[in-house]
Amino acid sequence: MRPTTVDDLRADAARNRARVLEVARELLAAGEATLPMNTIARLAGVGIGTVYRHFPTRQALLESAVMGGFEQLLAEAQSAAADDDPGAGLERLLRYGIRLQLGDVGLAAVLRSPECACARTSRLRADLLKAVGRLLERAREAGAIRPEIGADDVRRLSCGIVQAVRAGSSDEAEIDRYTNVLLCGIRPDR
Amino acid sequence: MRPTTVDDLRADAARNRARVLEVARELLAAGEATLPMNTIARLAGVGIGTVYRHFPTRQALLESAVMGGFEQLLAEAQSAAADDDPGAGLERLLRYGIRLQLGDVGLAAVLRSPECACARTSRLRADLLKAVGRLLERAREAGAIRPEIGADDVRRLSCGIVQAVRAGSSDEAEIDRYTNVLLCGIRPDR
Amino acid sequence: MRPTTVDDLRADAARNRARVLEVARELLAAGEATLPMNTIARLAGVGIGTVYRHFPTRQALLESAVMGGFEQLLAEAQSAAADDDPGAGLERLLRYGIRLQLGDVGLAAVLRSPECACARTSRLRADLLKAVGRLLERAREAGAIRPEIGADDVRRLSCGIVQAVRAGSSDEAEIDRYTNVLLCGIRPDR
Amino acid sequence: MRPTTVDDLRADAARNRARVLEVARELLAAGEATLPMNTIARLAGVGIGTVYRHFPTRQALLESAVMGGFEQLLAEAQSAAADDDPGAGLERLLRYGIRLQLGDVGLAAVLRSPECACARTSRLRADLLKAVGRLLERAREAGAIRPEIGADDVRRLSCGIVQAVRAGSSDEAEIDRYTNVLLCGIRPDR
DNA sequence: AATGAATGAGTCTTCATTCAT
DNA sequence: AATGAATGAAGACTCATTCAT
Repeated sequence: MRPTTVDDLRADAARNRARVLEVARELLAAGEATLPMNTIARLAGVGIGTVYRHFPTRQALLESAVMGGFEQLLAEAQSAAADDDPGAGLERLLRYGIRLQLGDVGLAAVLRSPECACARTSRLRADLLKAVGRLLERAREAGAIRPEIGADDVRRLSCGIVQAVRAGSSDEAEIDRYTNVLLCGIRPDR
Repeated sequence: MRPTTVDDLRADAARNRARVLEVARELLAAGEATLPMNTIARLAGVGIGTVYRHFPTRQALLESAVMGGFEQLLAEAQSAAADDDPGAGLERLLRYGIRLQLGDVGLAAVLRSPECACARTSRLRADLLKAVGRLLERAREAGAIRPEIGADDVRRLSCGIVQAVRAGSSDEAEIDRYTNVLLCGIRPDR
Repeated sequence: MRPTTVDDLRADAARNRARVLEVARELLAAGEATLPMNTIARLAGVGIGTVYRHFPTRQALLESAVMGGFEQLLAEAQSAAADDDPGAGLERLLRYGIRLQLGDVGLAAVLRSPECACARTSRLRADLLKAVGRLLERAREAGAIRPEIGADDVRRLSCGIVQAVRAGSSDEAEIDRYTNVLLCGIRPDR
Repeated sequence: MRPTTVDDLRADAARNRARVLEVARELLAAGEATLPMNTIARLAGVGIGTVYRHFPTRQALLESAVMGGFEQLLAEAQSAAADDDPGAGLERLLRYGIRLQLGDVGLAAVLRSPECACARTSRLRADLLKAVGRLLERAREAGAIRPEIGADDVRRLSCGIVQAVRAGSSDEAEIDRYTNVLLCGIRPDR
């Protein structure tokens, strides 16, 4: 039997998998968050069984569809954690993460959700929280953040801000305004 | 033809309407936010047609079910708007509103939603925003809030905070912690 | 709300219910034991939802479809229990019950199954076992049956005989031959 | 082209075949009687195509999986046919065969089924019936069995008894009790 | 006014089987 | 020989909504 890593699929299987993911991303981009499996199969031009073969659950499909965005977010978090100025790094990360979620309802859903279907996502999530944790520790030492705010608080609060933005026009000014509320809100009082 | 105000229903119709609302509130209190019409009819012991007669859409039912909570929130907002200390009033209102939403998924959904099905809810919503607007104006004059934060921002941000709290354990400490972030976040820098 | 007894349905509902049962019985008579709900709906000319409304599970449908046969069997058992000659009554009952099951795969399945979906069937089943129990008690006193054979043994053994008959040509001679094996097998040694 | 007897397979093919059978037996032992081909392939660590290559139908797989048990049963039948006391031999055989089936749902299914997918099973079946036939003939002469009971009747009746036992607790006492009914039932009246 | 029967679209999910690689 | 990707038929079940009674 051949190995079953994503990178190591038969050419046609890889093509189908990619098409399914593509369709899923299109639906997400169009604001459709329910991702009906049969609709996806139809739009991707594959059998429903093929969708299930590649993605045993809808959550697995969703997580796979947003994997790329998640990796970008993680990279940004790791870069922020290494920033000389942790306060600046945190601000940069939050602005980045919030915009990323605003541009990808799927990623927002995965970040919001308490559980992961794929081990890969769990790992990304854990890595993300670890990186944010390191960042916060340094920010705390620098007096750039309230001591009681932890990595998961940052995750949940930024998801909340994303939803607050989405509830309105979502224009640039609003994004900045709401992100500022979060940034000021987690800064220590002076 | 008889008039069709809520207060002016045939006795049995009023009873049915009340039972439907009661059941809807029970489901909401149990965390069931989908409110299937069939289920509601069955639990209320009325025909599904009766549910539709009183509440032409699920949204209308939802809004009617949370009307009471909405009125309490409005009262609190009006009281806050009349507070001698607008900053204190604002804080009181936010703490109140966030806890109210945390205890009532239905009210949270209605506050979050951009549209109202019932004229009554629209009016409540408008009144709420007006009261918060007055409160903010006074708070602004007192330097207790950033000038760029408007009444609808307060609504959306507090809904976001509610969702952030819900994404975790939702214990008292967390509620306070997240509410503080919002309060500090909308206060002017010093 | 109207009561929901079977006898007290709206005329059209009763008609649909009857059609569904009719179709189910036809399928069973044709040897189809799986009773696909959608097939039944199609054949009965009703919507799938109508089938589910009347019969929430396939087992409920099955039990309802064979209710009549079950009642006949119970009547026969009660009559046998009242027979002057319990040995003759038992023989009559077994010959009757085995032929009844042979003519109705549905009834055979319900008798074989350890659980009932409908309260009605549970009651019939309990009544049947009670009647057979009385019959056996009298047969035991008359020395017409081994003392260690109970009512549920009779049920299970006759189901087994039915399956043995079905595994072959199922002609009259075989039915008698196999039934005789059961009858002789539960009679005391002499 | 290489010959295609079971004994004459390329080493890896033989290994695969054995693993598939092993998995099938495990499933049967766990009470799973449906043997989904996909599941078997997965558990055996082979491709689904490989399963089909070795076993073109599920029935063929099933028969192959229980072949060993079938051979044991045949040996017992042949030994019984050679017993000095045909009555004792028959009783021994029935007690053995019923317990064998109770411990192997697969074998029970194959014995019950009217048709064989594999020539090998057909032969075993024919041999079994021949041996039982010889046994019955001698038993008949010894007056140990009713004359109208044939070899296939014994097969079908014992399958029926197995199902009757399975419908209940299946404890030792019940096995004996039900087997006794069969034994007494096929003995001539005295 | 109320009832609730009926409808059927929509979704999920499993699995036998084929066939290109 | 083996693989396993793909297919799609089949069936289960839910629920919003309409409308005859």
